[in-house]
Formats: sequence, structure tokens, C-alpha cells
Amino acid sequence: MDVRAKPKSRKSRLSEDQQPAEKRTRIQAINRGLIIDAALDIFSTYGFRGSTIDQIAEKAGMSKPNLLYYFPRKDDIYVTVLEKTLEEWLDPFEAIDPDGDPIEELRRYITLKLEMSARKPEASRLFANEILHGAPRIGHFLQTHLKKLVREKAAVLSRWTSEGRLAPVDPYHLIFSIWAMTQHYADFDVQIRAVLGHQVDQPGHHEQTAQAVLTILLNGIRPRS
Amino acid sequence: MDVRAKPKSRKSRLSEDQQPAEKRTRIQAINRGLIIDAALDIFSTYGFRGSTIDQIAEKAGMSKPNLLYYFPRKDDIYVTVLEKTLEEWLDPFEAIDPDGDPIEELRRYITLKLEMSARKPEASRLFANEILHGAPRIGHFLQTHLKKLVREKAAVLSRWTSEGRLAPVDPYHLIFSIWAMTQHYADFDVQIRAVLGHQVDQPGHHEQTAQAVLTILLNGIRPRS
DNA sequence: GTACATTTTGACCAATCAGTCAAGTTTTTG
DNA sequence: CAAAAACTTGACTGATTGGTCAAAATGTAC
Repeated sequence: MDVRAKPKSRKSRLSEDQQPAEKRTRIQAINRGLIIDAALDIFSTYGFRGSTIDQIAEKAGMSKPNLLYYFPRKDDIYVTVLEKTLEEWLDPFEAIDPDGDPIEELRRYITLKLEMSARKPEASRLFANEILHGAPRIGHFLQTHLKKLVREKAAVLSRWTSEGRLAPVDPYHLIFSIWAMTQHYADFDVQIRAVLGHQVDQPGHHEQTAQAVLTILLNGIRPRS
Repeated sequence: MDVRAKPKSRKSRLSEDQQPAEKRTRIQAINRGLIIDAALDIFSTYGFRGSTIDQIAEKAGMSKPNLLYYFPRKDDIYVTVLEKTLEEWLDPFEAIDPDGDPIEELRRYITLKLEMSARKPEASRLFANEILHGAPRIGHFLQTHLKKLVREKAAVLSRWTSEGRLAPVDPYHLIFSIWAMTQHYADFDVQIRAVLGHQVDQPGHHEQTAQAVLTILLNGIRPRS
């Protein structure tokens, strides 16, 4: 269940790359990587305005002017990181198989998203922060690419419902619900930790979470008599 | 279903009031109100670091030094607004009645939360933003008051389950799920609008949302054969 | 090794913004 | 109405921070 599979030469969706990847030197590849990793960390913790270039440079182990040599503007770093995050984020959604078994496909998708939330919560938080503040940089992307993608998947869910293989439920809201519940575990981690205490660091906790979320989504909370 | 009912002389939970409310003059009451309303708007849109005192002052219709006359520090405004938000936020949760009918109580709570998300999404976003950034100002509150409150309600849910009046599901994760789904509609409003289009502004849309969320949570998505 | 290109950095600049202050205006009080 | 209290504000300050620049250091190609 490795979701890190690289997107197959898919074009960047948010902006054109300033520089074709092939033209990059070895040093550039390394340093851009260091910067992006550091930036994800800092931006997801403090937000765009709350983060400083100095912080990112420090974390990446280089001077500020050096960092600006690779990404001339603060915005460039941010957009690059956001873009990478978005791609990784949507891959498993695209992978929902219209020809698979409905419950199994959704179970797999939900499990995958929960794993991502546990493994890389920074990515989820970066995205959440951008949306929360009105998505100033990805509004267009949401209205075009994401809208289309969701419409396609909603159609699949609709068909499953009409075939009686899924409970009759609005497919859009079902998608939103899955997103809500899975991302919540990354975005509201602090709150969950505060409430559950150290229990969240114990082995098996993620499995328990997955179990609970799947139970609620699949079976609902009304007792089956 | 009015949730604006004022908390019954409950003590502030985050910080002591700088000044007892009785000592406030008429002008103070008015201006503090204007500031708090403006601040909720600005802070929820731009985050703490992204908001400036000038913006808030402008929105409140007064000069910056004037605003600082009422709240000496930027932080003071923020904490005050956060505190008010938190109270309003938890009231309906506290109101879950251990002696009521489980499904009805949860249905009421979920409906109420969805209404709040639709009516005052700024409050939800302000809270989400604070949690997302590590809850630097309310960490203690979460670990004490909220933790205790959730434990109490989780015990009620547990009992309901053991009485067979609720499906067997981890009570903590059930609470998290409800929070996730209801807040999602406020926090990710931009995304939902992008996907659903202008449909969200049509009359009856909130009812439709509530219907879908309740169906999923109550009945799950697995078809009942 | 040498010439050229790439990478790195200290020192600096300009804009933004939280917060101060002293001098004014308005409101309340007796 | 007079004095005191409460309120308001223009002009300022110091700290932070995004971004520049020219010179130095390092890496690469022949």
C-alpha cells in the first residue's frame, strides 16, 4: 500500500515550472529538495504569513540569500510545496476503481487517507491552511480540475447506489465526509492528543482509529437490530 | 433552536478578564463589541500573523491607537475572541442529555453544529486555525477542560452502546467524527463551493447537507439488505 | 591547470507593522 | 457650568522581514 508512487509524468497543475527538471544540476536537485522539505515543515506549522524565509533557510541548512537563489520569492517556495502536496493528495482519490467492489474500494481509499494523515500530517495541514484562508492560490485549480474529478467520482458512486451496492446517499456529501473525517486526524492532531493523551503514541493506535472510522462510515451509528 | 443563549455567568476559561464587566461604561461596551466582531472576521480570514491591527481597527471603524486603548496588545484581542468562540462552540456539546434518546440527542447535536457552521463559519475557522497551528494559546484548556468534558460524554455514549441503543463504536472516535464532519462544512467552505458551484447558495441546500450527513452517520454507507 | 559557470554569503535596503505618546476632544459628574 | 474622567488620534519608533547586490568561493569542462 505504498502511495508514494510518482505521478506518471503528469504536468504540473498550478503553475509552469520555472526551469525544466533536466536542466538542473546535481547541486540544484539536492538543494531544492532540502528547501522543499524544510518549507513543508515550516509552512504547515506557521502558515504562509507566519513563516519566515530565514526559518526555512535555517532548517534547510543554508543562508537566506542562498535559498533565494533557488526560489526568488517566498511565494515560489510556497506554491511549489503546495503543488507537490496536492498531487500526492489526489492520487489515491483518482485511483478509486469504478469497476471494483464499492465497499472495498471505499475501505481502501479511507484506509489510505488515514495512513497519509498519520504518516505526513504536515501535508494535510498545509492544504487545510490554504483552504481555510480562502484558497487564494489554488482557487482556480479547485474550480476546474478538482471539480471535474469529483464529478467523475460522484457519478461512479451514484451508479453504485443505483445498482444497490451502496446505501442511497448524496455522493458529493459522501466524498466530503470521507475527506472531513480522514483529514481531521491530521489537522486536529493537537486536539486529539489533548483529549486522548499519550494513547495516540501507542502501537496499534492507528489501526484502532481506522477501525472506528470505517465502522462509523460503513455501518453508521444506529444499532442494527 | 437558538444556540446563542448566553452562558449562565460562567467564568472565563482561558484568562481572567482584565476588567469586570460591571465597571465598563456604555462607550466601552459598544466599542469592545465592535472590535470583537471585526477581529473575528479578520483573524478568521487571515490568521493571527496574517492580520494587522490596522485592518481590525478599520473594520471596527476606529483608529489603531483607539483600538489599542481597549485591547493593549494584539494578543489580547485574539484571546478574547477565541475565548468567546470556544464557549459558544462547546455549549451544545455540553447540552447532550444523558437521559435522552441516543439517536435523537446525536441528531440534535449534529444538526445544531451544522447550523452553526452555516451561520457563523468564521468562528469555526478561527478555532480550526488555532488548532492547526498547534493550539499555542489553548493547549492547556484542551488538556484539562475539554479532555474532562469529552471523557464525560464518551462515558454516556459507552453506556448507550452497552444498553444496545447505539452501535458498538469507539465513543471518542465517534465524537471526533461528528466534529470533523460538521466543522468541515465551515472550514472547507471554499473547497465545497468550488466543487458544488452556486448550488450552495440555493435555498434548501443546508437542509440537504444536514440530511446527507445525518444519513451517513446514522445509517452508514453499506446497503441494508 | 585555467577559464568559465555555478553557487554562496555578508551587508544592506525598504516596507510593514505592533505598540507608544503627548496633546487634543468628548462625555460624565457634581 | 466647571472640573474631572474617559475617550480619540496624528505622528512617531523600533523590530522584523522580504528581497537585493556585489564580491567571494566552489565546482566543472577542456
